[in-house]
Amino acid sequence: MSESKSARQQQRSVKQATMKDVAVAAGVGLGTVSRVFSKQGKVAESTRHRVEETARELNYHPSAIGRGLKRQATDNIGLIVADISNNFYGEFAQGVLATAKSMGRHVILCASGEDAESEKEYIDLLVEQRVDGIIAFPTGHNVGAWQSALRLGINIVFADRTIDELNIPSVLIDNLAAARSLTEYVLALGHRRIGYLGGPSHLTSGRLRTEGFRRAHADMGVEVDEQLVVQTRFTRDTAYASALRLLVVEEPPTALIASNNVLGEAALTAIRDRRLRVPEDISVVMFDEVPWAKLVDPPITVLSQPVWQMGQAATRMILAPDYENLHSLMLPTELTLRASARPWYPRVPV
Amino acid sequence: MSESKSARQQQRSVKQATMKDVAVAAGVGLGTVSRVFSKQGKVAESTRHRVEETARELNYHPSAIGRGLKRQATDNIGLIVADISNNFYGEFAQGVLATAKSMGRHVILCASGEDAESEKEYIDLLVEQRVDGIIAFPTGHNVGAWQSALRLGINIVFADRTIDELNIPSVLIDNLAAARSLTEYVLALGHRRIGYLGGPSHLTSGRLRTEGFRRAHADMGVEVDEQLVVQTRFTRDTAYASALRLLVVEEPPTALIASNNVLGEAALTAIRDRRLRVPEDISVVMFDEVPWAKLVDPPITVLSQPVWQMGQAATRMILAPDYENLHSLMLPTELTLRASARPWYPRVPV
DNA sequence: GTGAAAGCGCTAACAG
DNA sequence: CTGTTAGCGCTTTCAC
Repeated sequence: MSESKSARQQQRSVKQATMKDVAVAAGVGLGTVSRVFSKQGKVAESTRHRVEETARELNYHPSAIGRGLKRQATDNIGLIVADISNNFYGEFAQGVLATAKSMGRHVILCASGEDAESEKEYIDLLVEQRVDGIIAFPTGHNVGAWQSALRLGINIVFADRTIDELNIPSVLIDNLAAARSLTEYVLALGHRRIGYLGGPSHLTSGRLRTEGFRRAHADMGVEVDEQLVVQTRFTRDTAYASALRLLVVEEPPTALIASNNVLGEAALTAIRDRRLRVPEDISVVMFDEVPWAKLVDPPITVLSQPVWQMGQAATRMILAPDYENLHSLMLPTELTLRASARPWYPRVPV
Repeated sequence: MSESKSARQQQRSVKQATMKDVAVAAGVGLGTVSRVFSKQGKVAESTRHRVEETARELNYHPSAIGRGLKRQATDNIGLIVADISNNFYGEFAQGVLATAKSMGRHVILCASGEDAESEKEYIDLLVEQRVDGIIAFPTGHNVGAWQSALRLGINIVFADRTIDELNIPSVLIDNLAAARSLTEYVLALGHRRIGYLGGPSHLTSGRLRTEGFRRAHADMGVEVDEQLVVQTRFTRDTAYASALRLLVVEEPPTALIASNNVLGEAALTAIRDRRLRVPEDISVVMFDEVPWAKLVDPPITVLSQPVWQMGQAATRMILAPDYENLHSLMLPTELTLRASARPWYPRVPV
């Protein structure tokens, strides 16, 4: 114990061994040590052994900074999510981390909180860090910053949403179709007053999902009551307030569609606080499979996205040798039916 | 659109502007440009303006690699969690990210999956990256690697658990006391056969919580049935299997304590699959406040940890100027009573 | 198969 | 206040 304690307390005084130190100690040239550690070029087996042994004795670890400066590449990629405590981004990040690791890359994580200002700072930061690429859930702003990063030779891939003006390869789902089919399902159950909790319209995903909701109605010749369509930010408070507002209109909806898991959570909370029962009083469906969707009572019908795979795909795209020619990728979604939505029949006046 | 497309496709050919380029273009010395961007030393307002203007024109962004090499500091910290898709680590990471950002630091995220091998690789990787510090949820192995990192002058802080031999400052809760009070609560309700789903014993948190469970029993003179105590890894499958095993012993428990949220989720799933009702058939309490705890029916009584604050504290410790003299920090927990546990009275034989 | 040398982009003295 | 200079640790020719 006291031994390791001193290790901690001495640390400031310790000078790290450098490649040159190893070279001197092993009695070889600097280039040789480099060849051993970068695994490039031929080195005699005996020399290699001696170098590795010496390195171990000196507790030498090659410096990625030195290497990065020379190679002009860091093997780091940036990941900008909105909120890493949200399971959706967490799953995605797991996909990124696993893939990055298998390709020998590290991930610098940034949480923008959907804030444009914050996003801008993070972009600049990642540019300064000279990351090889950036995977982002863009806020929809900062077009200039993205372009500038691109010009600097940083590969960029967007996920979940994209920015139309930018022609940046993106990993998406078919948001319009997904929202449409989810809505169709609810309409098919007989519901005619469906509340819609949508995301902000500066996100392509928000816009397209709302559009899908409308299209499904139009296809079936059902009028959308604008009172029942709200677009809200993804914070718990505003989402809850929006959900509540939806529940207290004069003629309340008989079903609710939440366009992501934060909104779904808010919806269920509001519903419970209003002492409504699901699905007896109101049917509920939402985007995003989350651990709690099948844990609550009744389990929630969800439109799930292959989130981990999206992270994997985004990472592969960022690191693809032919990044310049990449196209956006659209991954399939799945409607998982559970017990939270049920048929609705018009009540016949007695 | 086509304009930005070409930006993407031209990128390989683009040469990034360097500080020297800016100096030449602005007609000043290299040192002056450096002073402008590192915000050190005096620069005439007019000169500064000219430099900044020139930099903008050249789309110049200072290189953190060059700076890092010279300064021998990267302003990066490493964060090793088990699984970032787990809300517990997600909240913690949010705390780290927010704090790191406010202190001008970046975070390299690693997910060990509780695997010692993987953890070792990540430690080495972060060492090579020359991070200023590492925050980790240690697996309990790799003692040598941690010591080596420490000797290299990297600040290390552990969270949630620690490694006793290492004397590394840690951000913890009082695991023993927390588990004891949670158990006491259940015992006080009258339960005498309490199932315990614990974490692996190579984690100090796992060991201490199990110990707290036992102490509470000892304090009240209640015998612990070893059949009801399982220690399991934190994967969904093994956790589920362990939970199920607990439910099918000859004389099943009347209450269940899950020592973290993964285990709690597994427990609830197993309980539901066995068609048991909470709390009528079995009471359930668990560690960790998670979004779904108050969403399920009935809402779950939890022992919550100040997770975000733990992330914040860990980050501050890593960056503390007096890191060498830091002690471990123990943060308070809270027992949030909800409806998932209820009194149990022995059934009188008829 | 190996050593020597140049230089990646930056900061930090040191002169002026 | 500003220009010049010497490396930080590494990779990569180029000779030998």
